[in-house]
Amino acid sequence: MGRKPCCAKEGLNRGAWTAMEDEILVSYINDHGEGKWGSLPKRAGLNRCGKSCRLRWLNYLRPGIKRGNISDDEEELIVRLHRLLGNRWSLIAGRLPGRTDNEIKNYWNTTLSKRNLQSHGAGCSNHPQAKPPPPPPQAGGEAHALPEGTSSSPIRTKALRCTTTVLAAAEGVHEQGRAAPEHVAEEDQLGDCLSIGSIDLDLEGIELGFMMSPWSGDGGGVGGQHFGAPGTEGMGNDLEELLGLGVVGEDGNGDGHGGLGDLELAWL
DNA sequence: AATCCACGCAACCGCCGAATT
DNA sequence: AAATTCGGCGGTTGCGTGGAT
Repeated sequence: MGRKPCCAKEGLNRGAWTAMEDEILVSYINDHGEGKWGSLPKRAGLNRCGKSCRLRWLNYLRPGIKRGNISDDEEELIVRLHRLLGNRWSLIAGRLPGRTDNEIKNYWNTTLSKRNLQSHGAGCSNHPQAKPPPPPPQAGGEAHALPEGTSSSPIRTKALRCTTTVLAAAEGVHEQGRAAPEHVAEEDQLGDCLSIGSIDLDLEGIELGFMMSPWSGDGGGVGGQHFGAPGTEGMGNDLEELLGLGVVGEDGNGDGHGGLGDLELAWL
């Protein structure tokens, strides 16, 4: 099981991609589909390492990628999910259609982590779990960002990537997702959470508690899939399913994505 | 106007687990 | 069952850009 040599190969192009390379990659993938990254460069005629091609595709060229302008809703969700999951960027990205793990990671590292450092007390802090300072880069691999002395731990799951091609509908969702700003202002006060139900999960030995609440009352019915209203069968789903709610396949979906906005997770 | 500095983003690196042989 | 390969993830680095001095 030695490390694979991967791309530390001489003679391969590195650094920024050219428009020509992008074009070659896109057209190759359009014709042959994703996958086989190791041999893709050769087959496509790219002088790049496979991983580099994959990264370029996933983070930049893939259809449906949204870039920049992270909305308030998205930001809010990132913060919440990060609190919940730690640095599971791919998992977080799975809940943000059109966003990539890399983008979210960058956004966190540049914007939110700083903001969180400053904002003790601002807005989100009356919760014990509020804002661990950005995860001290792990000691021990993936031990994630745990506010010490807490009883909670980021959930470890496998990432459910929403590789979805993003649907136009999602855009609207982001705009409308939060119909009531006031709600957001209060949302961290968990007591005020518009809870429509709560569940306890025991996932991989970790006991979790959630409260779920509709993100917005009406707001155009964001997303549409409110999993598990109390008493519905969705309630028993495990966390992956829960977080992957609405995760749909490549083609999927329409609006299957539960979307931002249709639920809110908060630590009990 | 020129230089310096801080920031944001794209890309790379290394590790890990899953799949395959 | 063990070895090898592949794909994916998270952390880190380096470059380009914009703002401040």
